[in-house]
Amino acid sequence: MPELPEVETICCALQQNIPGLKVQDIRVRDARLRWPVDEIRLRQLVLGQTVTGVHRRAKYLLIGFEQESTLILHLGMSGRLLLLSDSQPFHKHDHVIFYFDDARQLRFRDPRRFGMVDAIPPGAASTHPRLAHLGVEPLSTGLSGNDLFSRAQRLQRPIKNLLMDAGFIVGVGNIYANEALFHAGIDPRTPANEITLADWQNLLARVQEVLRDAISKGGTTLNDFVNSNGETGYFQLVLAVYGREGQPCVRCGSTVERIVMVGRSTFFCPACQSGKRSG
DNA sequence: CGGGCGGCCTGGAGGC
DNA sequence: TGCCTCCAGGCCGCCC
Repeated sequence: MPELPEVETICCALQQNIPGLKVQDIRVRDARLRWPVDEIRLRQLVLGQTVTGVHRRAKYLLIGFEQESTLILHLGMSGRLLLLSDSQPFHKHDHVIFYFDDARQLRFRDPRRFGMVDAIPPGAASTHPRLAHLGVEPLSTGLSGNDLFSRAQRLQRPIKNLLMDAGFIVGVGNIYANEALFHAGIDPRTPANEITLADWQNLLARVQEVLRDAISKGGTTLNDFVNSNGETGYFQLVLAVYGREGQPCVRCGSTVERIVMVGRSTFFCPACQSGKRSG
């Protein structure tokens, strides 16, 4: 399940590999992704264009072209991007293929089809429906705990739900929300507007820490091709609470608990994350 | 408008 | 062993 660290790793790998390549052909083998793939638009905006750069926004990959059009991709939860030679046989779930002018191709493979692929006309990236309402990047240098503290003042929802809200802050998936809250010693159920400034500063630092740690580990799994797998990166990650229901807390030995919040598994140590809850 | 929730989708795990 | 159910997950759109 590609989260922000995996997408960042893929972004870096693509940036090192595909600028300067021209898209010679596009093939859509299955258009049924999260949104139907608009092959006509892909061809209109991307065909014959040369890649100039690759960027990441939230968990979206943005591939820029010479004429200022942009290819936007999301890997959903099972998506992979593969940079392969043209001779490689198709996999059952290879849905969209971009053929480059060097006999290689970028393949979008996504068994569960939660991902998306679209093309954006020049100048329209900021208004694209997938990008227009995104919150702040957790790793942006200008971001401070004070910013988040201020924005949370009127929000009563549990802090964990807010952390996972892409309109508030992007790229913090379920695993990293759980881990960051544990390391910050904050109960995931704490109303967001009850988090102190000091706790926000600590929490942001812990979010950045778990993301950076995962990025550094993901980077080591990159091999000969653009490997969006990320799975091996996950195995290297030491998860303190996620998936550890019933096991002893790595910090205090108390039993890790699991609850469900907004339909998502939530793991925490009731002793280390006691916080200041009134409930 | 804040915010919870259903649904999309398929492979893997667990139960019988 | 096979079948059946359940679960995971990001994110949009619906609804209160």
